[in-house]
Order: sequence, then structure tokens, then C-alpha cells
Amino acid sequence: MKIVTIKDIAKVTGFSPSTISRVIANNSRISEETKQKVRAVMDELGYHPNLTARNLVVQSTKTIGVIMPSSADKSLQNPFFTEVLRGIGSYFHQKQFSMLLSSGQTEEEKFKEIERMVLGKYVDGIILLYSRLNDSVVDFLKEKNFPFVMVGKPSEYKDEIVHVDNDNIKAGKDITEHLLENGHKRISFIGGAADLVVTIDRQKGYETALKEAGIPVSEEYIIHTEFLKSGGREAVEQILELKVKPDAIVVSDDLISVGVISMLEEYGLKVPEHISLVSFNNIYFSEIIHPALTTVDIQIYRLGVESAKAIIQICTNQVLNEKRIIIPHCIAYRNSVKVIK
Amino acid sequence: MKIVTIKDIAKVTGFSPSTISRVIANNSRISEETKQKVRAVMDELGYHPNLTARNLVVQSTKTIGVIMPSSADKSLQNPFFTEVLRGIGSYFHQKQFSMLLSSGQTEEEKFKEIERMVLGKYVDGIILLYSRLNDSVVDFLKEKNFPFVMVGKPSEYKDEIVHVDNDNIKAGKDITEHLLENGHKRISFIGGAADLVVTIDRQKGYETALKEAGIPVSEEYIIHTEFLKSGGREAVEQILELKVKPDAIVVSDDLISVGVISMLEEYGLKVPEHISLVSFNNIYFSEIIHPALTTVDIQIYRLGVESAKAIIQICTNQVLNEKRIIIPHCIAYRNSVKVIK
DNA sequence: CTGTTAGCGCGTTCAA
DNA sequence: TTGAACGCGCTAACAG
Repeated sequence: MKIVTIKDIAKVTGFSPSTISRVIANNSRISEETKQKVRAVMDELGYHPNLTARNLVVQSTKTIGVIMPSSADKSLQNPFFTEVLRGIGSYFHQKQFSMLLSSGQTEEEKFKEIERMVLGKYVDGIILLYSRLNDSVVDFLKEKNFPFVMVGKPSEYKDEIVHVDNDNIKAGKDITEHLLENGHKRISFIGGAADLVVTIDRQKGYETALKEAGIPVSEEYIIHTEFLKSGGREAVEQILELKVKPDAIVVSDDLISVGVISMLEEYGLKVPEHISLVSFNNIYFSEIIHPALTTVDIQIYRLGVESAKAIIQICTNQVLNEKRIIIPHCIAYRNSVKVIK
Repeated sequence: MKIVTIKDIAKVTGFSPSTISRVIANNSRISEETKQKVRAVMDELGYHPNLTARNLVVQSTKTIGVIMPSSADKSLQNPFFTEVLRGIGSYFHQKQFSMLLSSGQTEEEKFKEIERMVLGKYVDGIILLYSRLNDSVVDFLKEKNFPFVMVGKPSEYKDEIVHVDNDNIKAGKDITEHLLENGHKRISFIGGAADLVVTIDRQKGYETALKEAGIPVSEEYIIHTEFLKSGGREAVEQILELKVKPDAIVVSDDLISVGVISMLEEYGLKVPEHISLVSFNNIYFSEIIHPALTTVDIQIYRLGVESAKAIIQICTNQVLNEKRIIIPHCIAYRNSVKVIK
């Protein structure tokens, strides 16, 4: 299959390559007549611009690297990611941008890969889909002064790094207060990985709500677990060993909730009859499992859209009003909370 | 930030650009001594090869377009996708390949995008993460003779299209037989989108198992639904309206199972006490929900790895022994099946 | 409105 | 073992 280039079109039409190029760009200084002619020949010969060649000369790829947690991380299974990806994709598509997905299994592999993308100028910008404590990737990007935005709150340099986030502290407070308002007094917190900023913030909100309600925050009531089944088990077992058992739990992520609920059931505790439970994210699952989860809807899709919008703005040198873009949350009230009067 | 190119290194070291290029390629005809020198200067100046420039000259990008269902499709929420992506990524990483993710919301957008990737020579190959009936994308790729592999079984041209698949007919048969062996006689089938080849195959297996057991296949017992909640509801309602209610259900996808189980519970039917249920995929969830699902483990991760391996083989002109690559399945026995003696 | 010229940064002949 | 020259396919100055 012969490759059709701009030159071929030039030859056939009798115009110069630059004219052809202008037709492609739909340059206004080209007469409609020539445009017609040129386009006809393009169709005929099946011409299509070579993106790589164009990228080389314009020094831009219109491609953004989208970085997920390293794939060894269990949290990758979280439907959260496909949902942000959907959001990002929808905006990218309309702006004709592409997403290059990271694939590293370990932190180190991921780092190498990002280095390759960035230093090799294979992407114009980066979207980080998570925020961790002491992330070398962030340091690297900052040092290189490379355009990037983060979904979630940076652990450092909050007013230098553009990020799209929920007010997770507020969200944690809101959902805990919902429990309080429904008469719950002994509220436990089960969080995911403790080095995730999002976990920290939600926990902070939980603590704030308790304090404001005059309820002391007890260390025993706060548990950290992984996304693994055994983790869910341990968390539940820890709770069951408490002298005074909680009447409600705030879980930092819907996915963990699923495990926790099923563990509780195994120990004969039903949600919400015996114990109430709320969590965060409002992934598709939280609505279809039994009981349907009362959870904070953080609008994952919008997080994706806005981060896409932000990175494209940065890459196209538009002004960005704010470093911190907050997506509002709301509570999806469902059936995992019992009303204690 | 000044861009460091091969020429800069050439200037500083006193060698010619072509020598530098050879050092990068680690060409054996360059003396170790010069290599050392050149590399030292590269480090010093912070040189990194420009991937776009390289891609242009070698006429290859070492990136593969990975195509998901259009993002309007609810099935995208299925953790299946992140899991294949993990598999693909792990192999790509080790071969230094990149993944370009599709983002189209509608079928048409997706088609346009693929056209752009392919015609614009922005990718060396394509992996299709689904298989539908009458897919124009497949026709396009076939017609252009563009390298691609499919995860799942093609609806047409089975022995022309390279694809990585499970033996879903066998899987459907196996899991149905498991039900049969446990004493179930009235077995219903709930399938996802009816134009997905995978649904069709699993149903075929279900029917085969029934026939071989001498049980007539009843149209009433076969229901198709979407991934939506309402769909799950309708499916369950249809089942409950049956004069003779089934004692077990084969569901074509774990994600649908979740909805079905929760609907059943809403109607007072517990799994497996009142009705047994089995399904397919063995996503992370199926293990942590209650009851833990007895499901066909199709090894999603491996599907990803093998499809990655295949597309890279094709793109690097290696010989591929088989068009059809089958990933073996096995049954993960858990707690959603009751034994009727 | 259109053509000429010059690169973008790199790999690869061919010659030395 | 190294260098000069060319070209990948395209855009963008500068001319006219």
C-alpha cells in the first residue's frame, strides 16, 4: 500500500505542497475553488495527514499521558478509574486530544515510563489520577516544570499544583453528620490506604463532625485497610472485638464497603438493621448492591471532564483562574442507614 | 527550557550527529571509548531522544490503540476493562510499547477516532476489547488490512481475524452442568446485550448442557437485559412471573449478577437458599459480595497479556501460529449454589 | 491567493 | 570506526 503524502497531492493537482497544507488547515487565504479541487484529489487518492510528521513540526502531540496507580495496586480494580477515564475521554474527544495510558506495574516502572513520555516529548501534559504522600512523580513533573494536573488534592504545594478535587473534608463531615442526625453516636471509620490524601481528608472530616457534636474521637474506632478481602475481614474483626461496638461506620470508599458489608453479614450483622454504613464515591455498584449504599456522590465523571479541561487549558496557554478546582458533592441517600429515634 | 538535540551533543563532543545516533542505538561499530564520552555529555546536558522525530523516520510508533466500547455504553463500568488493561499494560511495558486509549462516546465518534489513529499512522496496531455483531470498525480494519487483534470471538471471519478468547460455549456448558450436578433442573439464563458475541456463546453453552441432560430449552427461561439497574429488575420480575419458577440462574456476567441478586433479595428470595446463581468473569467483586459468587474464572488478566503479545508479534512481523488463542477457564466454586440432593 | 525555502529531530545510506 | 548528505511528511516563514 503506497503511502500518499502531501507531495503526491501537490503533483496531481499542480499546486505546491504548502498550498495543500493550507487546505488541510482550512486556511482562509486559499480560494474555495482550489480547496475543492485539492480535496477532491485527496479523497480520490485516499490521502490522510501523517500525525507524527505534523507533531514533529508543530512541537506538540495533542496527546496527554493519563497516569493510573501502578497496576500492582489492587485499587486499580476500582470502577472509579473507568469512570474518570470516561469523563476525560469525552472532553478529549471533542478537543481532538488523545490519551496515552500508563502501564507500569511498580512505582518504579511507572516513574520510568512517565520520564520517557515527558522527556521524549511524546505527550503535551499529564493527568495524575491519584494523589499520594511523597510521590516522586510529582517532584519530577514539578522540577521539569511540565504541565500536569492532578485528580485529588496534592499532599504538598497545594497552591502551585493545578488539581481537580472534591472538598473531601467537607464530604467526610457531611456524611458523618448524616449519621449523627439519624441518631448514631458510636461511629467508626474504615479507611483505605493511609498514604492516600483522599483517605486522610475524609477521615479529617469524620473527626471534625464528631468533635463538633461533642463526641470524642477514639483511636480504636479508626481502622485502615486495603482493598483486599482479607483486609475487609480484619477491619470487621477489629470492630467486633471492641468492647462498645459502633452503631454506624463511615467507609472511605464504596468498594471497601462491599467487602465490609459482606463480612459483617458473615458475622451475623445486617446493614442497616444491626449497623449502619455510609461511604464515598457513588460508583455504579453502590446502587445495585443490597443494601443500596447511602454514599457521597463525588461526581467522578465530572472530575474527569474538569481535569481534561484544565490540562488542555494549560497546554494551550490559556489562563487558569484557579489552581484548585472543586467539584461539588452531594449525598445519595439510599438504604444503608437506619434511623434511630 | 532549551531543547537538547542530537546536534547539541554532536557539537559538544566534537562527533557528528550520526555518531551520536549510533551511540543511542548502541551500535556495535562505535568504540566503547566514544560511547562513554558521548553518554557522559548526554547526561550532562540532559539529553533525551525525541520520540516523535524517531517515529517519523522509522515509520512506526510502538504504540497500540486500545479500543473500549463507546463510553455511552454502561458496560464500560465493568471492572473487566481495567483488568484487561492491566494485562495489556504489563506486557506492553516490558516491550516498551504504549497504549493509546479510545475515547469516543458514540459508535460513530469511536469510528472516527479509530480512523484518525489508523490513517494518521499514529498507532502500529489496534486491540479491540469487545466483539459485537456487525461492527463497522472490524470491517474498516479488515479492509485497510491494518494489524489488529480482538479480545473475544469475531462474529465473522473467525479464521482470518486474530483473536484472544475463552471457549465461552464450553464455559457456559461447564457452569450449567455444575448446576445440573447439584440437582438443579429448572435453570434460567440471564444474558447481557444480545449483540455481544460473548453473550451468545455463553447462552449456547447453557443450551447445550440442558439438551445433553435431556432438559428442554424454554424460551421463557431466557432473558436479556442491560447492565442498568432497571434491567436487572425487569429480568427478575420476568422470572418471578413464571408459572414454574427456576431453581437456578446462569447469568452471563458477574456485574449483572450483583443487580440480579439484590433484586431477588428485594423480592424476598435469597441466594442460594431460595435460588442458586452462577455467572462468568470472576471479577474482584464476585469474591467479596455476599454471597460470594460461584463463577467461571476466565482469567481476564491473561486475556490482556495474550492480546498484547499477539498484536506486538503481528506488528513486528513475527509468525503467529494460530488465529484463535484460547485462554483456559476454570470454575471458582463459592457460595451461590445450593446442593439439592 | 500561491510558491519557495527551510527546517522539526532523528536514522540511514554511502563513502571515507 | 566515523562523517556527510539525505529524507521521513509536514508546517511556517518570507516572497511575490
